[in-house]
Amino acid sequence: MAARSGPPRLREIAERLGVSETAVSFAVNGRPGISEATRKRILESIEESGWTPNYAARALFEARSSTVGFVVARTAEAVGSESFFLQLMTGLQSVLGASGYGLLFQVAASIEDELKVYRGWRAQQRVDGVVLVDLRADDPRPAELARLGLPAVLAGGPDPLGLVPSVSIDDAGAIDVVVDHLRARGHRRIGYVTGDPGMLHVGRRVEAFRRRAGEQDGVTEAVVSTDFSTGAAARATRRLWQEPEPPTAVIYENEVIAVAGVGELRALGLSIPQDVAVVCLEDSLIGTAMRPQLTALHRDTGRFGQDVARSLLVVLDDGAAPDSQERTPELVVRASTDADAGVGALSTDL
Amino acid sequence: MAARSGPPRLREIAERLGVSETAVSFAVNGRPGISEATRKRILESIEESGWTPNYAARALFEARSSTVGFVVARTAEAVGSESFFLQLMTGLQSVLGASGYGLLFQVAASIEDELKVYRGWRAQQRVDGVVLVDLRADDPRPAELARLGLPAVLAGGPDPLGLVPSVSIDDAGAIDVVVDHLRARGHRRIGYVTGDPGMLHVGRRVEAFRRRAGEQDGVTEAVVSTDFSTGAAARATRRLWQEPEPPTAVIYENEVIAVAGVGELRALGLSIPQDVAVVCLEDSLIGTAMRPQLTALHRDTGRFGQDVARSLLVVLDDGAAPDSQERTPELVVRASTDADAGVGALSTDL
DNA sequence: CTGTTAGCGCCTTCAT
DNA sequence: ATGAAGGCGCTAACAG
Repeated sequence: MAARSGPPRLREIAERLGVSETAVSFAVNGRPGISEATRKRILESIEESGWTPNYAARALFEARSSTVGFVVARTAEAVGSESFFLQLMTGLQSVLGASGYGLLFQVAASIEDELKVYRGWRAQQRVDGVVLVDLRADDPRPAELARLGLPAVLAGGPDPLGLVPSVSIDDAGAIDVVVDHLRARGHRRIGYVTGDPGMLHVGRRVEAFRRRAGEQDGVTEAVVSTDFSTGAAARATRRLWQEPEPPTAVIYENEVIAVAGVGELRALGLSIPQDVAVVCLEDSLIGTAMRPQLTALHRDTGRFGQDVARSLLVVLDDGAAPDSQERTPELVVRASTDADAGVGALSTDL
Repeated sequence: MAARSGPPRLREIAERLGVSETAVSFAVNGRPGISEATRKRILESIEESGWTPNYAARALFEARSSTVGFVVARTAEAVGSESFFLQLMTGLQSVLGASGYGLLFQVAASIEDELKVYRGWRAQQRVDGVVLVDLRADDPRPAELARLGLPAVLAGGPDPLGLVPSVSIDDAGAIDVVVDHLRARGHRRIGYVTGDPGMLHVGRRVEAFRRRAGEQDGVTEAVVSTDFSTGAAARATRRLWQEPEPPTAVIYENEVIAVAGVGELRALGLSIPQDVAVVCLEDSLIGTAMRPQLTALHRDTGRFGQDVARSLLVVLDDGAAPDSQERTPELVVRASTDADAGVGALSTDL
């Protein structure tokens, strides 16, 4: 075992160059107090040795961790949108990384555990802020984060209590686009197989769906909730067809339950889109790979993550940030609502 | 602005209790040198105030970050198995977290960038070790990690050069199970639509496939590679049917290209499993939600992550760890290879 | 059994 | 323009 392995210390490069540690520190942090000549000499040496300030030492001195935390409460329903999470994290990290922040990932078994994680991070000063997702009705997290003084941004807002700044999706506008599209295709009876209604964004969508359908002359709606599981999605689909007047179009909350629903529709002997049209509220590779391809709401989740990260950086700098809103997701019309659409789409990957 | 917000300091709780900082430190770290009475008094006070050692200070003193890094080189092909990554990370974190480690997530645009991330982490001492995935032919990462002295474990090995300990999947054994299953079902011409052949695990599987098919009397094989994109998967599928004797069974590397391939098979007017059987080498919710459900190799990716994490903890403690191997993935027979299978499977979520 | 002291690696006043 | 000194919060040698 070597006595001390690892990267060099600032003191070592100072000694090697015969200057003081202060000089090196000044050179690194670009502040006045040393001659241009020595500054250059120092920077060259640092460049060559690949030295970088020790993370812990710097964090200790600056009293900040340059790290953002992200907790996923890994309950059953979260399984539904797995690709969403990874894309979100990718977007987050790309912006955070460019500003020198790392992204600390943590899983929690429940909201209660998630709160414990926040308390622990706060007590240790392990993160400077966190990104919050999947807000539910009466969610305790915003209040706890506010109490802890832990900066946060809600990805997918707004927070009903306004305790946490948010970057939100225009759920209502997106639903309007979907309903209008189906209405224009002649559909009057529309079913909606939702995800967990306890999640606020699901609730907002359901509300918007009911409102828009009500506004549209002669459109009737039927909403069936699921817990995001494929079994529940299949059962919900069957239930819609137990009504005296089944729908002619069905909306599914995400791609996983859409695939399950489509399987069930086929088992019921229905063809898509001739007998029933299908819209998915989440676009995905799977939706474009299957046949028929799914008409879907498309949003750029990576970009969403970037915007959330930018918002969090503002909070970290200024202590607060305005709520913001993403562009309304676009409806990508494919064969599941329009037999003529998406013919050449095979060659286009998502 | 408060002069100093944030959690209390050790010194403060020491003062409040009228004991020395050392006493508090001893109590916290459970070492001898203080009376049971004061120890108890201190621990109670700490419990009540929610104090936890400052992360940066502890990391500085201990000269370790209690953090593990995970880089995903976000190239196009990585898209294929998104659910794999999140499940892997979940497994990793559950074990690492229990040992007080955090998981730092980073995206990189290329292998070169990934190397830069490792160098940066090493120079800053920001992570104690890393988890490596998706090893390719002539991959520079194991050698660089060894050079940096950055502890690592390869998830999905082995490393051909043996520079990095690994937890590996029994790719050959898994392929044997698949080929044997198809052979037993009477298939003599088997096609295999692979992922990126530059990835070592893909190469191992292809090799095993060719070997096993060769061993089986009268079985002919056809391998077509893709870059994991859905367009390439569809084209590869079509190509198999341009041969004079198309296969009667097709194996797909993962669920995304399987879905694309199934769509293409349908477009070719083939029914599954009557005209062609389909096996997917990656089990997923999608494969069980679609119709017919996909016969697939099932492995517990979360558990895989846990095993990788345990292996890394051993490396971190002992400086090295033996290579290990996961249980051979199980073949879950469903309707895509057996019309009678998986009938009641609708009620079972993955 | 307690308290004093020094140091982890870095940054930044303050003298020189 | 440079060097010495002190502190960020914690821990572990030391004396007492």
